[in-house]
Amino acid sequence: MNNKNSYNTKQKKELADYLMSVKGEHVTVNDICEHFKSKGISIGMTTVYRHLERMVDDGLVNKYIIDSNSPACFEYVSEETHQHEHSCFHCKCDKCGKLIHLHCDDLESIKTHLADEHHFYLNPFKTVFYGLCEDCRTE
Amino acid sequence: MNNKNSYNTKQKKELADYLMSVKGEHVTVNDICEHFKSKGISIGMTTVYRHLERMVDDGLVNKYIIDSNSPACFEYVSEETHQHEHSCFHCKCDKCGKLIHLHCDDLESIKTHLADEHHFYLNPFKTVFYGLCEDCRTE
DNA sequence: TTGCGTGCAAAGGTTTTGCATGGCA
DNA sequence: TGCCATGCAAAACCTTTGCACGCAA
Repeated sequence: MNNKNSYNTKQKKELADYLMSVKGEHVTVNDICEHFKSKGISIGMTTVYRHLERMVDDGLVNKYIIDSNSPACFEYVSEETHQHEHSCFHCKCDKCGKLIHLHCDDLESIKTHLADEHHFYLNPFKTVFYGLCEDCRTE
Repeated sequence: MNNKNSYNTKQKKELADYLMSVKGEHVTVNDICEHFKSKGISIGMTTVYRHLERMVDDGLVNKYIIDSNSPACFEYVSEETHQHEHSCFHCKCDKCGKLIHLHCDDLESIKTHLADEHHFYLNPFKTVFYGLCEDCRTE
């Protein structure tokens, strides 16, 4: 998985800088390419995919799969995040499609509960809570 | 989401029968089409997608996303599952595909927590926890 | 010089859409 | 009769691959 060979290229640095600058946000490959295009920096889509794949393997970036037919979301994982081992949970509204990102200690305890009581080891990157958001529910 | 208009067509019945006959298994759209082809029954892929979408909306079928670049899996949700007073939670193993059904009061409190603290109203029938089961994890 | 990095174009695969036809009620 | 269902072909979409060239070390 982990690739030891690594050159320091302009593209690699630009991508890392950008991901760090939007720490806490989720971005798609398209978001990333649009950003660079608007800044006049030229980085090919293929390169973005390849760097992201490596960064995910190395644990520097989280990859979230919200829906099988939406693009994957990526998020830079800061050192602190690594230390706290907090991951982001997602709630998706069935009706309006809104996606809500949660960083929550109580939810974090689900992971522990599932592991301790049910011997299931939750992967928050692929898990999405489906239901209704406040707006759609009160309708 | 829920579509009131619904005709009883041959395709609809065949698909429902097939999904019920493989209860407990997860199948892809391709699996379904292959099955019908081998039985000499003609049902278009488009029709399968459209029926599945409706059944997922209606809570009759669960849709699973194992990986962003693999086809989605579908599984019939039995009546009994729906009839339980306590919501049934589903855990799906990323590796072996095993589906675990949980009835758990502690998990029930997630619903309350999400509603009270995050104003999100969880639908446990559509929500699937992804991760690793005991067997695959200890490997 | 060596070998990875880059990026265009093309391929691959899944899912959706347009549209004319068929079938239920 | 009125509307929904069907299914083919084509489009849309995301992601990966092939390949020639560029660039870091």
